[in-house]
Amino acid sequence: MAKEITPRSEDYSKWYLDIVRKAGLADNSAVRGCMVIKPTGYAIWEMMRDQLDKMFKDTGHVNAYFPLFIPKSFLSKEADHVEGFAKECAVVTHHRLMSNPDGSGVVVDPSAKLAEELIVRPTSETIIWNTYKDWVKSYRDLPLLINQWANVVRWEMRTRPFLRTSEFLWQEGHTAHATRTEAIEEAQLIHEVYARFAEDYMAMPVIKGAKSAHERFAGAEETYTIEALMQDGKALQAGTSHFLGQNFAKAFDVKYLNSDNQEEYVWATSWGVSTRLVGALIMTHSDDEGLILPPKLAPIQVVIVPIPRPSSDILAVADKIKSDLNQKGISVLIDKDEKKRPGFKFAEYEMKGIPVRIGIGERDLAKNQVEVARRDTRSKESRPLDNIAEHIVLLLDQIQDSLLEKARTFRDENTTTADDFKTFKELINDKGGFVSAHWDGTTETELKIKELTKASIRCIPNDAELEKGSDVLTGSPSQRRVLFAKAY
RNA sequence: CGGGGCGUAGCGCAGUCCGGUUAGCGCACCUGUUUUGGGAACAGGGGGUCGCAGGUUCGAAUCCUGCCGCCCCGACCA
Repeated sequence: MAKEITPRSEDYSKWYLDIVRKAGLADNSAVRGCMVIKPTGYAIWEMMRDQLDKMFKDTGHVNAYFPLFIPKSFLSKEADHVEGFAKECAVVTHHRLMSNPDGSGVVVDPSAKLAEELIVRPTSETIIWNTYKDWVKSYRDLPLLINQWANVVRWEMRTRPFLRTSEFLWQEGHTAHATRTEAIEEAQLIHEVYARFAEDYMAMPVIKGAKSAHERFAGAEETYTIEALMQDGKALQAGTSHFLGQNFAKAFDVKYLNSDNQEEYVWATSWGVSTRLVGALIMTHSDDEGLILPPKLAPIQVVIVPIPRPSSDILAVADKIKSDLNQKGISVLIDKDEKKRPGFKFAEYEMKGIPVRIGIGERDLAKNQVEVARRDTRSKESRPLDNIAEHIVLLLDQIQDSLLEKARTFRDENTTTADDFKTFKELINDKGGFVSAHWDGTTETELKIKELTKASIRCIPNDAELEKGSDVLTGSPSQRRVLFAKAY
């Protein structure tokens, strides 16, 4: 077949790239490390964006937009932050081109050198906190609950479509609060929003937890993360929410007067999810036949395929079904292409992950029925034409639930426990997945384990029970188990 | 940035070792005919600075040098 996908069992990375390309989600671009997000891929991101945007607004946040460029000096104001990002920044040094004196195209005009270089934002804490300095004077100005949808650039060594690209799309929330408690609650609230989005919309179960000091965001006092498990047994950090303490307030001198007329530094959070979620979505559900999308994030939820080809009878029925479904908020595509045969279309829509396919042929119509096929299970059945729209609505819900359930079962089956280092290493290397083990809490041990097994601490789960134990490597006392895994 | 592999049509590849007419094949694309309930068949057709730049040669996809890009594995990272 023309569009054969490399099976997961043969080469997982190649499988992933095949899905991205053959489902028409993204292409490589002329720019190293940057992808072109194609309409189908972008539509998925739009669905995610719209839903998240609604959730942010429902929790009191508003959108704003800050510049793409950050003066170089801003980056150096928060020590940990610059340490974390400096190595991977794109830098603008000039503002003009000129014709090459030798006549071959254009060159940078050396006389157009910027007095201060501009950094293409890798994240916007610094430019935003520099702005908040002017916006916050009084406790009455707080909290500031602002989000921006933007692109950022991180000059990564190795890139993969959606999972890691030099430029990516994301949202970044940056909030300012009067108290430490309020800021921590904000970071936790968003942490919950992310987890709810992952599970309810992406049908992707996640572990909620806190990052170890070593894995924390550069400049944060606490990083809350949602961690998902991909089908190859590697973990993927899907969304982080940071409690930044007063680090940025102090670096950018953002103070407010409290009700007692005392000057205080404000407390901060920042949080983000990116187009990486599209990659997570692919790797959570898809199979060797192509993309599988959860109905709630499928730009097209139902495709109707006339069999063997469109006729006026069939199209009349298809149009009716479409309009019934549209009224119920379901998006529907009727494939009216007369040239391609049904078998081709079936394979094509399976590749593209459309959750439900309705086949309508003369034989079906004679029996007053249609053929309904599920993408996730690849099962199909004949259904009476009466009340078909109601049935599809239920079916889509069922598919959404079943995808989550399947992913959860996989995650649970690939979450194990280790109490000695030999077992730990075997689990990490042979089985993969999350391994729950005791950790003595030191970065030194964390790094040693990573060096020996390539597994990192994905998170200290929120629901980790206090349990006396000893570190899986060093044997030092430990209070609770943490989750280890190899990660993307 | 280190190790490995690879750059020939939109995609996948052969040809490169051993230089020699007009650079091939499959898929995709266009036209037509016959087809059409799980990726149709036939016929005709379009599409290439052989990654880029130098060099060797009567002659370079093929040999030499340099560069660039992509993929995989590491280190770094959302």
